[in-house]
Amino acid sequence: MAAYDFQSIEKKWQQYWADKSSFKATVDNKKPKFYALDMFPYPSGAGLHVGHPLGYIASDIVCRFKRTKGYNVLHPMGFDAFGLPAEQYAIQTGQHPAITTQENIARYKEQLKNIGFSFDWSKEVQTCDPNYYKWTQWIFIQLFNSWYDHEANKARDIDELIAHFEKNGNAGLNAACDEDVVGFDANEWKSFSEIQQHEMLLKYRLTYLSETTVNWCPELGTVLSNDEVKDGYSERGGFPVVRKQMSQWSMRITAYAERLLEGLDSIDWPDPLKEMQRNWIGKSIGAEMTLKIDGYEDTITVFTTRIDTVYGLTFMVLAPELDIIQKITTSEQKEAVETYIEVAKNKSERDRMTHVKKVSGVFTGAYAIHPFSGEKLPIWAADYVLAGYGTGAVMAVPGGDQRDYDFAKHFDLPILPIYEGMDITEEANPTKEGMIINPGILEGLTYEEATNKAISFLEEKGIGSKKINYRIRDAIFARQRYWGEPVPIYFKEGIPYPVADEDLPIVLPEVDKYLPTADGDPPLARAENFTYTPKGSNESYPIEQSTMPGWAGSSWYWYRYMDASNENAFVSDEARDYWKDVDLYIGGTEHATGHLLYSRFWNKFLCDRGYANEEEPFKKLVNQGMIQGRSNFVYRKKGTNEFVSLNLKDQFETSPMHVDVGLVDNDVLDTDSFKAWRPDLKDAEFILEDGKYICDYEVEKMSKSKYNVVNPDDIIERYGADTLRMYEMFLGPLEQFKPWNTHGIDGVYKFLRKFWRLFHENEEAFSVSEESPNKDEQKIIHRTIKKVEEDINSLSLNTSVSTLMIAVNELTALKCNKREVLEKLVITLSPFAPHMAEELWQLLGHSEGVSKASYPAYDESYLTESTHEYPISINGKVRAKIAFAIDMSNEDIESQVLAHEAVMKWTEGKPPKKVIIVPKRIINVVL
RNA sequence: GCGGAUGUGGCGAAAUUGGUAGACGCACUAGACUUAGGAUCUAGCGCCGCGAGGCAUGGGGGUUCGAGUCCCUCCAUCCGCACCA
Repeated sequence: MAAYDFQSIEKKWQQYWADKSSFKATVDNKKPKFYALDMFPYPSGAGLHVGHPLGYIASDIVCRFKRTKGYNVLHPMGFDAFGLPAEQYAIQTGQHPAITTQENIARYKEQLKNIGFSFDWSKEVQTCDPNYYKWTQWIFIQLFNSWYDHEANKARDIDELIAHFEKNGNAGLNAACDEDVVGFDANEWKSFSEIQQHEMLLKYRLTYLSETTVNWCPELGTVLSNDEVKDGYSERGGFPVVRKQMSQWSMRITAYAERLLEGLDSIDWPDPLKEMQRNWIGKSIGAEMTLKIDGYEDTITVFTTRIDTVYGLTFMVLAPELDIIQKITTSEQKEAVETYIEVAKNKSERDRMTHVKKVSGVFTGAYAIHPFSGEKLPIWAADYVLAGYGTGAVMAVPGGDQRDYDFAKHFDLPILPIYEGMDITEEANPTKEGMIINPGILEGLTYEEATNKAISFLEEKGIGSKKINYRIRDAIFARQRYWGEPVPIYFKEGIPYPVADEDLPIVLPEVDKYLPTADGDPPLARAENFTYTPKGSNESYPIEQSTMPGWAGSSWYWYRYMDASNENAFVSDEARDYWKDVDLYIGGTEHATGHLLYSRFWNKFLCDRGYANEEEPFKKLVNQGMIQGRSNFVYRKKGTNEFVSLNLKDQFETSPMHVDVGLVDNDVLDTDSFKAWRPDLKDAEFILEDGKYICDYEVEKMSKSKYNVVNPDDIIERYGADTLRMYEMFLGPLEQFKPWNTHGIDGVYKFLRKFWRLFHENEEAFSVSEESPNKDEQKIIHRTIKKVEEDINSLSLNTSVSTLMIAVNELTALKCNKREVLEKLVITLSPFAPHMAEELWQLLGHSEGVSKASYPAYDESYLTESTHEYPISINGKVRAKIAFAIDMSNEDIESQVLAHEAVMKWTEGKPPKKVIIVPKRIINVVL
């Protein structure tokens, strides 16, 4: 075997792993399980760039390590294959999205395979595969057939709800349901027609149809979820988004708000991510209070977190969308109110946000009665109050709340102080300090006393109570799109019914075009005979025409990997009981309030209904940072074809231009390649410095248009997959964002060749010595084994690469080629550079792959020092180093005596005033 | 505005969690070896200073024998949420 020929080595072992199915994971109750999951990619047309595999490399290292530690490892990969880009490409070209998707998947797989991952490809899933989405549809139906019982704090079968209705109506029920549900008894239930009963049940189902205000994006022709809208524009494409009323499928995720919040305490996730989910769920504890409207039967209910400030309440504000406004507006105010509401309604979300600072509102002419003081409170409508949060109405306390304060100032409404000594001349004061000064039942009380007393008052009067409010809203679960899972629902007399299990999947039908119809129906309306005939019926019924949103397929996929080809269940009980949950999940932070929240929701649901074992699906989660591009620039002299080197650019008038990073090495431009790059540059001239053209650089997102994309295939071709893997880890901490810089890869490449040379004499012949290692060599290898193990466990993979480098440097310096040392070293290397490790392992004479080897144990006795050289500082300053034969980490008397003797020797017998020995290393001597 | 994070050489970064700051790598400098390589090896490489020595972990202050690490404060950058009552 000659020099390190990574190309043939890597091909050979990738083939070997595939032939032997080395990483096929099967249930084995004798072994502990380890399930490592990567966020599966959406296969875009651009292919992978070097940033994509970062997290996969990290999880692969952990998996390969865990195998050597005796774990049965499940490490699967698949594709989140439904999505907008394929559909938009289809709209433009007429090409079926399934075809482009398959092409892209093939390319991704090829690229992934080149990196040498230990994926079990036999468990691959694709969310667009009917055998997969059959189960996405099945789960949808389970949700449809369930309701949430707050009493039992779990989801239950809808039949149990029907049984309850038949016995008691909806009395004595604490269930999650629509707000407009009214009470009925058993007789009333029985008197309902079938349609009425179904309509009522729909208000309780965990997936339900409702009239909702949605984020409608006219450009994309679809509805977007809140997290797909950024500042009033679609996250994808940046098109304007408007509010629109529509009948939509929704998921009752709000039923799980509290459990989603509580669950965060039990999982090992990064704090920022947990915080994001907490904010998204947005729990606030306060009180609900109902106020009478002067002269009307109707009432207004408000939610407040500061019931203690109720005596500072001087007016009421309603969201313009509330229907009650029309009813209570006086005739004098009618015109003003209607104008205001009209304007507010037509304001897009976007406009509403841009004008945040601008105070606007209108008086309705009506008054509410203050429940504590009996005073009359003017009722206003204003768009600073959101219809979607709380009750859409607020009690305005301008003394304590800045928004109310601004509003009161603008419209000249009274502002009252609440606590003693409160300064409200310039702005509101949200203090909770001091005693309440307003006359009434709360006078003289502190914040806590007042809060409790006010709530008891509300409860006594039956006009309010303590209340917990959540910001999270039910998730809209439908898109007016083609390329997604069909919703397994058909309509009979306008009532939705689930498709029978045995008729799943409802396969995505063919259509002539992937656009909405002329009258605005979703693309599926174009399909011919898209109907469903229930068993035993002669009639066909129309199937729901919207498709599921992008997050549907990814909300349960980790279960499918456990048992990917099961045709009878989404996962077998056996596989699920064994693999249970994900031990390590690696992925980006961008899914914080989308995929990661929905997955937890579905998992809790599946758990409630007995289809999952664990309450939380992802025990430990790590966010890998993105690898950014490092773009290069040249400076063109304005109006010419002359380019000025970086440090001379200020002498001319220039404009920067992106240049392909492939034409640049260490910021030096290859001017010949540059001229050949594009036809318009063939006559380019250069103003050089020191005979070179130096480019500027900037760190940006990797993208084609910035010419900064680095393809892993190119790196593998030049340096090999092992080098790529190690370099990506060496780049810095996994969680951090960092720019890709191909230049530094040499260091890792050199390391691997050095590693190879340890096993080869004269760079050529394989040769290891059978001699036993000496103490220094033992020390090196045991220290390395320990450090690498610790680093992998804590995912400090950048330092473990350094550790291996140091070991190789030291062993090279010692010219150590002893088998006992090198065998252990190969195993510690194998998670990082598996191909080379396999090759060397084979050369060492092993017939089984290195993944079957077990990770070496380290021997502490080689690591504890018997002789140390420790600094001694005298009068606070380090004077010299002194060696003595003790371990200063022990605090025993003997050590101290020895240390003292050493000090005496060093201070030439002068007895020091004070000798300080701390339980570590440094001794401070005060003379 | 609220919440979270991060600040260490020319660059990516280490620092056994309070104990010799800058390991390891890149870049750079000088040299060696050569069948001239995208090869290998040796030495140097935070700043000031000829030197002894002094100064250095965003700035300032504090606790401690000792602080990159703990506390207070200010500054900068990034991310998330944003009229949430």
